[in-house]
Amino acid sequence: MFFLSKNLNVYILGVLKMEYKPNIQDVAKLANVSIATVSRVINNQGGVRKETEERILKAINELGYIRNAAARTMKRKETNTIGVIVPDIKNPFFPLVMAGIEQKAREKQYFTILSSTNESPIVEKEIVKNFIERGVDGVIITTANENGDHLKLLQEQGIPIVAVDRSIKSFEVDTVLVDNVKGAYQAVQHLILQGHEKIAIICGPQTTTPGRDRFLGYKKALENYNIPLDERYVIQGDFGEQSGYLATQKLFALDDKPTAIFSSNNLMTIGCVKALEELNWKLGSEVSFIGFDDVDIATFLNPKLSVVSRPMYALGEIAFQLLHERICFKENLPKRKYLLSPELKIRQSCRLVKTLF
Amino acid sequence: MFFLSKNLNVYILGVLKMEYKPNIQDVAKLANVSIATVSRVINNQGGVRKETEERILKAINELGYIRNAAARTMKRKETNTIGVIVPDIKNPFFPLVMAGIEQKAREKQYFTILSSTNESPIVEKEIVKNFIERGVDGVIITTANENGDHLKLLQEQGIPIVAVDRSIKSFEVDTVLVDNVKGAYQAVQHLILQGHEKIAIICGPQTTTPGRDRFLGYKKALENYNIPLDERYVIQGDFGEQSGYLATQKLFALDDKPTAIFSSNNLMTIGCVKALEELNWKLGSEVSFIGFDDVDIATFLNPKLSVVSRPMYALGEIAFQLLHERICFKENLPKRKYLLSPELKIRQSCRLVKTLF
DNA sequence: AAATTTTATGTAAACGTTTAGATTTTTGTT
DNA sequence: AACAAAAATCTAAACGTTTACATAAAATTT
Repeated sequence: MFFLSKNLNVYILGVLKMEYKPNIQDVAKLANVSIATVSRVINNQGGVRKETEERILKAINELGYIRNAAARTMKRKETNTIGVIVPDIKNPFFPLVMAGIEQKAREKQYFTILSSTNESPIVEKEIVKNFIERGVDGVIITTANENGDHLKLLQEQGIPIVAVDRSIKSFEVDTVLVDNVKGAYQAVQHLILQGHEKIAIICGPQTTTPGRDRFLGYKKALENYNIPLDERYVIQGDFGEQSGYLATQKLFALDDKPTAIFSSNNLMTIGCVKALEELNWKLGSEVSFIGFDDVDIATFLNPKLSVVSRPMYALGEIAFQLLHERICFKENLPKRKYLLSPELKIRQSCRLVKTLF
Repeated sequence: MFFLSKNLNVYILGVLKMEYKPNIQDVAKLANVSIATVSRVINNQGGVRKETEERILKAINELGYIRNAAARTMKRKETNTIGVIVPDIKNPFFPLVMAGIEQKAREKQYFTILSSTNESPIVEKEIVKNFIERGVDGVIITTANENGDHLKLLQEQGIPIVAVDRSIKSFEVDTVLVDNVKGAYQAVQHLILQGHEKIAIICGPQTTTPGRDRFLGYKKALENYNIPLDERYVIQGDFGEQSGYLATQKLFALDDKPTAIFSSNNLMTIGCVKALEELNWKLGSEVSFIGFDDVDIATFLNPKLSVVSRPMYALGEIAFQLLHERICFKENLPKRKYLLSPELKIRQSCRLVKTLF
């Protein structure tokens, strides 16, 4: 006769080489202590005699015990996990932000769940709900819908939020943005100072902060230098490569072509440059160019692209910093808005306009 | 006198606007049923009268109840989450693979945790342990250490693994790779057929499958066409941009310069091209080039870069597919090895070698 | 209308931790 | 050696689900 008692599980399975997940009980039994003491050792809470600790550690090793996060979370009500929501993981901007977040998170022993919404507010809502179910301690988000009503759920649950790159309208959150207005202003100003007056902009969606603000910076620069805004030179894009491509074609088709183009983001810049090449619209000489976001291709083109460059890594680092403080201090902290300055990188794609002199 | 009984929590907090997380109990009480029935509704298990269900749904809405994944996991022993481990999120290869994984995962209602190891096996081990603690249902990994001993933990716990892009030595796992040997072979063959004989390779780390296999393909092609391998033309790199840059400088310093270069990955290609430009070593005319991985800059250079292109998205999709099957059927499935064919994209960076005729 | 089957709901025991508070052991003091 | 104080350890009760199994209610058959 052969009884398989629970206590024997470990040994029997050990022999049979099947998988069995040992728990804190098994460890306690093997080390001849109570589970409370094991728990203390696992969590480094001290107050355990050295030799007892060693015995426990040995048992843990012997059994290959790994603690169960779900059970722990249940008691502790914290997961040491943060959720990150981005609209498009394929946009090279986000992996860099992510790298900054992860780096800082790891330092503080936090883990990171990443999900991408494909710019869909519906997907975003699902993700948010799932993050709540899982009990993330906080969320860093570049939202697909700045209105932000769908994020109120998080707020109701008391889960801290940090908005990155796009702000959130319907309630106050810690935010870390790039000064889009300033960046765009500087870029367009640069073109103006080179003598350009027919300056086109390929806009991002006007439903997003970056899209709007970059357009704003463009308008401000024109205004400041008394150049009237010409509607024909304002083309709407959607931050995707294709839209940059099409926008450029439209501009080229104009009778009175612009002498300079400002593109509002990285992917549209790529589309734009592709179009320029195909149209044989000579970059630098026939048309000057400056883009928001430093892109890989920028320094490989001839002439090299002048760009407004954003501090992606820093953006991520700061975002985590803010989130972590918020997790620790909850509401006893005013809401903070960071505005990082972008950097104008002047290369060779903006030439002096040929004048009549 | 004022007693704050647990049952009152919801109502009182409702008035005071503090956060309180309602649980299944609260829902049950409000809907006047037992928690078992609520559970049944939450999980769509059927066997609940319609009007009861409606009452429960209403209660759920009213309270803003969201179920607790930790508690659920504890009973169910599954998380519907998979972990993805990549060596370097900043390498544009991985976000694309990730996009493929995520897409398929979402379809099957799985969520994805992403972590990046920075090519550190130590970090990787930590991540693995953390994933186990959290009870991921499976892991997709491009490991920083192909030896794979540190992954045995996963195996011991019965957690399915799929290796992507780099295989794992110490035990059998489902694997989805790109045919690196073939890709490299085709690339080098292309150079040879253009008349090149002095063909250099910028190698990846020989500790990784892709590094080794691409070197192998290179050697095989030379051998097949009876071109002796010249050690001076074999430069070791580490898959990073800087190493591509340095390698190119070394090649240029040679008395007997190669007439063609094969670069083993995307980032080294970028470094290489940068160096070529600085050294004024004319791409196409003075030195032909072909690289593993299609890079953004490829089509913007003049001449455009010929490359071996990998199906990143498909890689991710298949990886999830394999993992999902494994999660469902565990060991009742043979281990599978996928080998996707890369595609040779011939553009303009490989010119016919000038002959004496 | 009673008996039987089917359907709906409820009860209670896990799951694997953490953590007050109780208890035991050790150490130090007299 | 007896006692008090300090340190180490233990007991037991959560945490919020899921799920066998028990029970009650409704539908069906006789």
